Amino acid sequence: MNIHFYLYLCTSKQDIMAKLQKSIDKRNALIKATIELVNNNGFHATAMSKIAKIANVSPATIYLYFENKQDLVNQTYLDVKTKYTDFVFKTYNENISIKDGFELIWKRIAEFNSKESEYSFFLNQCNNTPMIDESSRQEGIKHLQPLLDLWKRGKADGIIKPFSDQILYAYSINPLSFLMMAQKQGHFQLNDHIEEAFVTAWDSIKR
Amino acid sequence: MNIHFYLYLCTSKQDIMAKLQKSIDKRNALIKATIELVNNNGFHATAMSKIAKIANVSPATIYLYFENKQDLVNQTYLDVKTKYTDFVFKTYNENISIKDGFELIWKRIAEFNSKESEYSFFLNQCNNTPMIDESSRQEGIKHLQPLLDLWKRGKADGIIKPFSDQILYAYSINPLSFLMMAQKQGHFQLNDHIEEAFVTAWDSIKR
DNA sequence: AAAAAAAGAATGAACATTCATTTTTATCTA
DNA sequence: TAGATAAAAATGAATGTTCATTCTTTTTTT
Repeated sequence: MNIHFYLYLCTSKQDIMAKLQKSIDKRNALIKATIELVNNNGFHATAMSKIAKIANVSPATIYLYFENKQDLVNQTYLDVKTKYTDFVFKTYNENISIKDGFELIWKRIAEFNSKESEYSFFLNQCNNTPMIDESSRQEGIKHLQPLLDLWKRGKADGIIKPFSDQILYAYSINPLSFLMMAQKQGHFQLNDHIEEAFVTAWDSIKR
Repeated sequence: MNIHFYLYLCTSKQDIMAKLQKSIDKRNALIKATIELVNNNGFHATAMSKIAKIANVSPATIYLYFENKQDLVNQTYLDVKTKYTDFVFKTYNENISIKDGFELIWKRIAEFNSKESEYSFFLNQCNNTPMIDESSRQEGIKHLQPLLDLWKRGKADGIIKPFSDQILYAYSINPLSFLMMAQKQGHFQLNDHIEEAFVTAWDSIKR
């Protein structure tokens, strides 16, 4: 019997909430452990037993929350991707000039890469390997819809180059992933060059 | 007794050459198989026995050529990286304007990505995961020295932005990796947009 | 007291690597 | 040059380990 059906059957509202929180905590601990281990060792060298140990849980318990290892990694990916998108667009609204809107979103992405580099690194790995099921990886950059809309507006106004979203993304957003990796390996400090990086991004896509 | 010492002891020059070729062929077959399997399944799901099967060799034979699995992958990485660098700078010489030199190199890289996408994809995976030993991955983008020299000249002449090589690379070269991945997943056709991609690259780094 | 959740130990498959043997190649002798 | 011999290369099967997953028992919750 799964956790949520079980919760439904409980009587006290407080109990339900406490229980739910506990199971959420456990799931989060598992996802956190997965990110940490996959980042450091890669998917292949990440054993379920190690994930369990770091999450302070028995290996068997993982299977109460996830179907199998693949499911655990897929769900971790989707979780992290959601965190990313939520963070990036939290401060955005459409009533703003093209350039300012782009700057706002770009800087949020940079901030996410910098502050949540564990998450960024994990996403990056997922996007560049066959670690994740194709179905979970979904359709490329669609999750950045507000940014794509902004670009559409920018193209219509003659402010942004009339090129495909793939190109605009490749040149203005994706470089942040590379810079983050370079930072992780100690070749670079993104924070010392944010403005330079932004100018370069804007120069690449502006008309 | 290793292959090369053995070869040294042989008498006929023809024999030596034939023998050497044969062992080179086998090594190449193993490396080719490794690339194919790692690209499709990732390092973790690539069994030595499968590599052996695809290379038409016994699993045990792999260990005549490589110390172990990690060594096989490291050597594969170094091999492919050398192919990449050789291809990219084959047509380059320094007596050329900054912009033309950049265009020449950039288009060679694009061509390599397009024609040798198996290699590119493999390199990309290696650069974004802990699959390769840190020592084999070496020092970032140092292998592109002629390009770094060109940029140095360009900065001195006020033609290229006076930013770090990491930034210039992130914006003008790395996007090609993303576009190649997008192409692999069917979101994009690089060949249909080469000129757009080049213009964007140049706009990003030119002063 | 009953039911669910969690645990640790057990299971079986997969895998990297090694071992014992066979096959191929090269060298030597008549 | 043919045939015998020795050495290396290649092999398929064996080994021991690791790991995902499951099973049975214990603990916790209601």
